[in-house]
Amino acid sequence: MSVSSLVPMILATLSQLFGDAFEKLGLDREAGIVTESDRPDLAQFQCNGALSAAKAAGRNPRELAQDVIDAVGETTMLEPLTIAGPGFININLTDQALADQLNEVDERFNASTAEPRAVLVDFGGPNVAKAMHVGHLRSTIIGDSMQRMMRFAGHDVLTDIHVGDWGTQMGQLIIEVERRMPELVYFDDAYSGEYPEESPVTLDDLQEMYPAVAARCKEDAEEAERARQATLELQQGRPGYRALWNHFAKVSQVSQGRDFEELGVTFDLWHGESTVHDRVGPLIEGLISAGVASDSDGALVVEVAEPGDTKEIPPLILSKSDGAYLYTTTDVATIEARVQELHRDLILYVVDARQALHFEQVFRAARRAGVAPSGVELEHVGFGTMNDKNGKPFKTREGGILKLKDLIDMVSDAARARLDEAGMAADYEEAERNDIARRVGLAALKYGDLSNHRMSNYVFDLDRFTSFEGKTGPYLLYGAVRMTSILRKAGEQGFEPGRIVPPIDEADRNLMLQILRFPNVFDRAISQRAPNHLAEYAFELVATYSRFYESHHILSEADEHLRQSWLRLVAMSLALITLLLDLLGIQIPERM
RNA sequence: GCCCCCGUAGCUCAGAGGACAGAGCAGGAGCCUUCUAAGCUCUUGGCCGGAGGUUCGAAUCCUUCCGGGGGCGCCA
Repeated sequence: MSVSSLVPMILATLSQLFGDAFEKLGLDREAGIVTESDRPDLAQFQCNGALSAAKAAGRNPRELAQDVIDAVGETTMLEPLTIAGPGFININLTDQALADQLNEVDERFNASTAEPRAVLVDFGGPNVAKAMHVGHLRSTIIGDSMQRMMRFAGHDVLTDIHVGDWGTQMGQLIIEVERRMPELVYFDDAYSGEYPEESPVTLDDLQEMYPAVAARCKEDAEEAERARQATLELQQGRPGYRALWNHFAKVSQVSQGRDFEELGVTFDLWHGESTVHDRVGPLIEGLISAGVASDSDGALVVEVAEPGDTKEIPPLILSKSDGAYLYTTTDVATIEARVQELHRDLILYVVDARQALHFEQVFRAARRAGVAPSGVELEHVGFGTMNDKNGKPFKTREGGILKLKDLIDMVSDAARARLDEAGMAADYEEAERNDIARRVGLAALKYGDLSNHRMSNYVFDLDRFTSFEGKTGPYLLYGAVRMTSILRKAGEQGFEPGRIVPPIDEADRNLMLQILRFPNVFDRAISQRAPNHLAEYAFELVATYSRFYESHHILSEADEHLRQSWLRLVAMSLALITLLLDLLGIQIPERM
């Protein structure tokens, strides 16, 4: 996927220029690809094509590089080209060309793709009866960043939270409620009236019940059998169970909705496994008659192994020997719904990497079943786990699972403490101070996660996350706030941003070059489904800006054109960091 | 047993087949009478897990071994 952007893609322009030169020499124009320099001390950009082309043409690479330079010819855009090492061509823009490029930049940094697709991002995935905990954090913030990137790229995007609400644990909860409160009307087969509107259990009740009943089912075959039976009856529509299950879903959604709101994450669809229940029967019927699904030890399975497999792929179980469905079943049916009803052609699953095999099976089954035609892409965007300092999945000091809400409170409190201790924002209203603390805390949390490559298992160290120094979310907010502040003060003095003039020194030039990198970074981030590239770039942008800020006193600059130019650079930097942080789901306060 | 992911500075992590492998933290030395010091400058620190291979060129691709994590039919 390539980005067509209103930001002039300097690399595309240069690659065109060098591609033409290679072509003129009768060589592959692909060799003309220009990249950012690996050696910023030597050049801004480089072209390595002479090396590979020389090999293919049986020529000396440095001589060929010289031919390419001659073929490019003189241009006002470039400083004289030089050859380095074995045959690298080093490229620098003239300062005038650099300023010209910046003056072409649209501050919305539009990156709309030429080929919009109908995308669905499946992430979040909370389970009924469980409060959101740290385990949901990664799916939520990586998924949210994915949806923001996809939307920014101009795709038609829908998001679905895909709640885990239809599996075995539902039956377990039902039997646990029955065991404790057998008198409830939900368990009375003879009852035929309306069920109460008020839930007999709270989310806290369910949270406490679930581990208890799950443990019992593990040890006691009879209990497990009862839970299986309850799950089956729920799925088959027993009215009392359905009514009780609705309560479970509702109390869970209220709590989880608050957590997502707190994180600033929204979904277009709040669907779940149960949403596609009515599809499952017909789907299975169709698969049986088509010969895709078959019996295996009483269970209904789809064989998904393929001849070229390097590993053993077990068949996908569509329904258990007792007739109950699994999440595999609803996953296949959900693909069908997303294709047939929502007309999606790219479906991303932002789910724990440990489910890779599951998705491999589901995707293959969906292909075999004809549920996902060849034009529909299915992709598992996996991620690693968040561990503690000892490399174990993150737990509280007491060994329990840390609730997401408590985690957010911890980082917000730390930010608030930092605010107080540093004497910052001392004269702001209490409400604003709290808002700042919340944003700083969330920025620390989200940036700390998104700056890691999604596949790595990373260590969550609260002390490190709340130190707020160096490469952290708060550093980025701080940089942005200083940009806002300087623009505000400029406005008060009647100073306005103007046209960019050629840079006067390295700090100036580096900031300009940094801004021009955006389209390439975005392209890489979205095509690799890797928000960490944006996170890294956001840090580099602010760091480059900070050096610029330290070395130029903008508001006291006497040269009006230079001052206007610098103010424009500040405004562009602010627009860009705001965009980058928005793509990461991070909000910037007005001041801090 | 088979398969997947990960081994990069003391710590936490980036890294796009290319030039001397980067950042943050921690350690050391500095910078606030001017636009927010949650900042900036300088500095110490590496056989990119080991060994082979492909390539003009490998942290990156291939093979193999070692270490860590994970997954493998009726849980999600």
